[in-house]
Amino acid sequence: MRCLLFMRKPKHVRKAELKETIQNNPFITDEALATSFNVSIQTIRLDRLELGIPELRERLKDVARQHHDEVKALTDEEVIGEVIDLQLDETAISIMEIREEHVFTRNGIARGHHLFAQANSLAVAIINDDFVVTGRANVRFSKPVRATERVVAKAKVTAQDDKWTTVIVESYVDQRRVFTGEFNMARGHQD
Amino acid sequence: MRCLLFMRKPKHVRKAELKETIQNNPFITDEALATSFNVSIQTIRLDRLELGIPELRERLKDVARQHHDEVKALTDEEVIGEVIDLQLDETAISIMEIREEHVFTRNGIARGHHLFAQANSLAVAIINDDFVVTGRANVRFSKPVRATERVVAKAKVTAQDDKWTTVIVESYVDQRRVFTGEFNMARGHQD
DNA sequence: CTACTATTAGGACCTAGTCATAGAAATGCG
DNA sequence: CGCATTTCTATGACTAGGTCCTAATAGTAG
Repeated sequence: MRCLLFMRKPKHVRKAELKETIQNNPFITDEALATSFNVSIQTIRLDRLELGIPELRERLKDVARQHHDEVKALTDEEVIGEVIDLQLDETAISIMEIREEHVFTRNGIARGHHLFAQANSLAVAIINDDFVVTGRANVRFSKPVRATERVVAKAKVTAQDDKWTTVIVESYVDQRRVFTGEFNMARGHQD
Repeated sequence: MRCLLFMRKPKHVRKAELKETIQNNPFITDEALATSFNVSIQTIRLDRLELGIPELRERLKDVARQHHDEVKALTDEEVIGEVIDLQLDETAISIMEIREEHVFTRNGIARGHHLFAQANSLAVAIINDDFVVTGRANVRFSKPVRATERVVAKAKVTAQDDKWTTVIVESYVDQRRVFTGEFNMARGHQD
């Protein structure tokens, strides 16, 4: 019978925990893992080998690379969502996929400002002018949206004078309307 | 007189370029830098020393750490901005600093949805209920906000019945109002 | 010529690993 | 119980991408 007091976890348990530990702390060295799991460094290395987990430096490189790409993606992103159709000063359509980070952890429903962001940036994009800012917006969230759903936003210019453009944006998930917004956009310079 | 053809750049020029090169490509090794600047590895190391630039691995660690923190901040962030005062179902105040990534690169003005996000999430936070989603919102962006400015959002509950709560949010930069919004928030379950 | 800066070279050491080999300990099973 | 098999540990040789320190050389200015 095995010693109950100092009994080690069986291999597959350790490996599962190892994987998790490294996942939410990629900065940990084999040495630290060895002491924390109370096995030798070599054991940790064998485990990593079997699990296909790269060494600390490679992990850091990966995280850093990700960061680099993401930062670029975020700052380049003048429009939230992917624009799939655009007729300047007429109509525009964009698609945004709702992911885990967009929803409230408590109820799994997308935070309103993400739908707003998609609609607002589409309203900016549709306008054929270098200087555009949102002046007013009147929005309605008619149905909750959940993770993994794809939101299709359709924008239409409904009115225009020398300083203001009115854009109506309606967003759908599977033909069901989830969001409606009227945006009054200011064009040309200064406030 | 110095050789005009294979003349090297003077030290201070190389150092300036080195700094820039490393900044927008932290993944480069001293060796690669040495060949690209056509000097020895040791020279690069001396330069880094003088410029206080850490070695490749430390740079990667820094970038990875940043990333890690940011991701945590984003996913933990149930409220956009920092809540500095909160009386449930009464008033709340949050502060958000506008950074480069919040503004349009073309005109340096903050994208509307960031101000909306701050106000909207404050409207959610102020309500003393587990289930809250935004139903309607009527917002106005009265003055453009620019990078480095700190936006103070003040929320106030103005009406409440068994299903709906109305929250008025007004945001200021240095006492100047930049945003006003009326949010109709739905409480309790289901749509 | 000398003083000085800039550059290069070399060696010892470091970390956090790699890979391969060998031996020890624990466990399963007839 | 003994023996096989799995699992773990130990050891040594090697790597990248550095650190730190010392020393030599090249070029330039006074």
